[in-house]
Amino acid sequence: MEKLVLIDGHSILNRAFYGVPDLTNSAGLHTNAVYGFLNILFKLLEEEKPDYLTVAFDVKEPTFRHALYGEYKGTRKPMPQELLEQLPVLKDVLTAMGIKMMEKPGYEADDILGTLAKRAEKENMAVSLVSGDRDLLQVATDRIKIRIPKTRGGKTEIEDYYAEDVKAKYQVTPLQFIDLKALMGDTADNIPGVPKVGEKTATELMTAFGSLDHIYEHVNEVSRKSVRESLENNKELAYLSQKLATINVESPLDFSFADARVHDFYTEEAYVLFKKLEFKNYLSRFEKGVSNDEITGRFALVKELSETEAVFDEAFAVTGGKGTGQEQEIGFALLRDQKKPEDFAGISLAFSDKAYFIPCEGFITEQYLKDKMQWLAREGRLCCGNIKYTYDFLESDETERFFDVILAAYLLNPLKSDYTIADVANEYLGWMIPERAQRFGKISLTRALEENSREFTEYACFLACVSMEAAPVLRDKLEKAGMSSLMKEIEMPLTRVLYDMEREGILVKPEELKAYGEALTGRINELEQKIYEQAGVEFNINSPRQLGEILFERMSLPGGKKTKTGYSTAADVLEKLSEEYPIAADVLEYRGLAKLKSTYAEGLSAFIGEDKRIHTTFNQTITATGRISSTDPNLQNIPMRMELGRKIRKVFVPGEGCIFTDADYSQIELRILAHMSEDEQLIDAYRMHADIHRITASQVFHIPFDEVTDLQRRNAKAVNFGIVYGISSFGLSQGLSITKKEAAQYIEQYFATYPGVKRFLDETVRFAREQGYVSTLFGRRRPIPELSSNNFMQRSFGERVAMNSPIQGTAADVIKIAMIRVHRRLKREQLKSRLILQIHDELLIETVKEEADQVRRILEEEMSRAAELSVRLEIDLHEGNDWYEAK
DNA sequence: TGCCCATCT
DNA sequence: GTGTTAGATGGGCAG
Repeated sequence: MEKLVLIDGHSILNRAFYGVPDLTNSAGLHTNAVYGFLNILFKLLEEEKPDYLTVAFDVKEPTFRHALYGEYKGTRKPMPQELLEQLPVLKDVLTAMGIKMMEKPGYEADDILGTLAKRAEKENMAVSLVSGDRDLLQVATDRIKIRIPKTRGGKTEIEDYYAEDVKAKYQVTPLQFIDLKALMGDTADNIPGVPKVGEKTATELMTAFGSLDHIYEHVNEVSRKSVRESLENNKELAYLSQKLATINVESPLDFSFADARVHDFYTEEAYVLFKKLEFKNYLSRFEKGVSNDEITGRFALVKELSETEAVFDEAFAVTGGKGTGQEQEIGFALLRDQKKPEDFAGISLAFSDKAYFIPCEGFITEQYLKDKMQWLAREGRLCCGNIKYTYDFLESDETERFFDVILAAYLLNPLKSDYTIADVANEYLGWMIPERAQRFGKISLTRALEENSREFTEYACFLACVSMEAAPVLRDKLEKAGMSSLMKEIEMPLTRVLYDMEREGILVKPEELKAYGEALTGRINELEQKIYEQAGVEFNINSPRQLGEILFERMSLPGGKKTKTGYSTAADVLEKLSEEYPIAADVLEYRGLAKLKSTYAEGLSAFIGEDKRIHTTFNQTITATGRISSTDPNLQNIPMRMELGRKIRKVFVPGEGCIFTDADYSQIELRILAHMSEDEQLIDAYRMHADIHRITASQVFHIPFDEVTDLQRRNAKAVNFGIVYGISSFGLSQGLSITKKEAAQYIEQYFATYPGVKRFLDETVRFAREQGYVSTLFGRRRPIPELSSNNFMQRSFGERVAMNSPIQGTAADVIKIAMIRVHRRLKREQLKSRLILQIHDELLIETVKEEADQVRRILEEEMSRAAELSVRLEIDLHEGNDWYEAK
């Protein structure tokens, strides 16, 4: 059966614009939406292999819908300038590729798409209609599939709807979907007064009555009074809305399928245009002869033990034999679910232009595969994605011969929200390969293998093959960006440290955590009653919206609006009201306690393992600046500031015969600022070896050191922090409750005192504007696309980011180095004490009591020597029998 | 899902 | 004159 793919041009461009981070070519042209559009287009071509392809666009002229309703503004939202300018670019690209486009005055893209879909169906074709808009669901049949892509952080997933899927999800047929939309009024939401029943009510009405006509015929039977009245009052509008929502599937179009036939889109003309747009990742598509078929032709499924042995022997031969200088790098992948390790299907290996998938079954047991991999890992060069999750398999504690392609991709672009092998294949090799979920859906790996071993083999081999092929490309790019040693010396060794930390975990006392939670409940209930009393009504205190209405409308407290969705009930607002209105203070206390109970008492309990320990996950590829993050649970935000919250730390305890040793860097970011800016005053201040905030106060406010008041010190401290974050005078004034003018003066005086700091910050922003990125002392880069934005807010944000990232990022580099060194020392000196947590500038060690002196010395030495700066890196050390004591 | 609010460095 | 302090995670609500 022939297949037609139809694309809703505007809506997909729109989706792509919001889904892909800002991109600009050297000519200053925004290109992210076009880039994202092409990403979706290529994916569709690969997946669908259509015979015909057409992209439809809206036109500016009024449509028949405007004739129905004068005020009709179209179903599209207005586009921002950055998007608008990309529309002609997209059309140029499609023209260059020879892709059929359709538009017709008087009709919207939806009408064109609907009409073509129906025509194709009559010609016995299968149709895929791709749009970001759910309006098109009304044309779904068992042969017309509506595809709705979702692009997030460069990754695309597509929801598919045949008629039955529409029914399954919305409980209405595609045609009833029109009436559903009419009831909800969102097709014509610029018409005032359309009956706005919610989706739930609309669905109920539709399932009960079947159509808009039936609803009105039996409107008396609608039980809820408010709904009935709304329907009665807005009958005409509902019908108008229905007409507007109906897609004209019989639009008079001059269209011939022959013009839309799929051909080779990789034309010379398109190549030139792609170069101009700087779509480097797409250029490889124009190199003829590299198709997935050629790659997959070299993939093999290996099931026999003898074959398996041969594959491993050959692998060992090409990668082992230390010192020849000819060792090949072997790509590998564990076909194992990261969250459910029992879902293990086998491993894949790629070397010498070939790739093999070895399923785990029969004689080939998990242990067998482990042994073989460990044999390879002892001498061989291995590369893969997310290597941290393979260390239980490899059991090798050296990382020099290993290479993690996902980690490399993160260093090359730390702004993406997630990284997959498919992304790496796409971005660095120009290969389009489907993600796991696209191939197999949400079933387990072992089940996917059972169901389709051929497809699974291809998937598995691709993982290994992409790693093998991409590793040299990534290495080369890292080298060119000056990040080779960052990768080799810091990030790769750290993977092993993090693995050990996760595996060790931290011991908690479950009963005490439970008791802590229960102790909160009493006070929470008490506050709840008190708040209800004062409000004179019971409501959901956890709902900012309800709370806002109660406080500012019902009780008419002063302080009015702030957020988009209603009144702000944020802590700073409530604090101002606390003095005069006790309810505000009570809400604040309630909120704090509710947080402790839900996130910490209950949240943490859920993560306590059978070993009574919590094993967090440290993520190395999340933050834009190079920090690591902690999830499931987050152990980097355990309360500290407030005494009650801080007590939670008492439930975190060292194991039998151990104590905690906690070491944190003293003002590491300010010290890094001193070093990077080379400001002599600031460097001298640190050489004075005294309270830095007090010195700052003394120098900035021209007061003798001994006469600095606490308030002055506090102000100086706020300025110090502010400088690191790129604060404005407004921000500082808010933080210190002073006027904007005074705050501006502080900042001015600060820069006068430390002119080197000002010079450094200005220079960093200038560099970032020119180069598009900033770097840390160790070469880590952060791109800052916001700096070229036309939007003032975005640009200002970019400037603050430019000032902060080198500092925060360097601090992240330094503690990573310290972690690697501490970890290595503990191992080298054969200590049983273990590094278990990192909290940005702090390391926590579970210390065997007898080793306490040694551990203190190791922390002190390795942390302070982690970087050679022009100021000392000082460490604060604490010991204790729980985390509370050790801070 | 996006928003608001809490927590940390 | 814009809106106004960097980087995170998680719970709970509302549409």
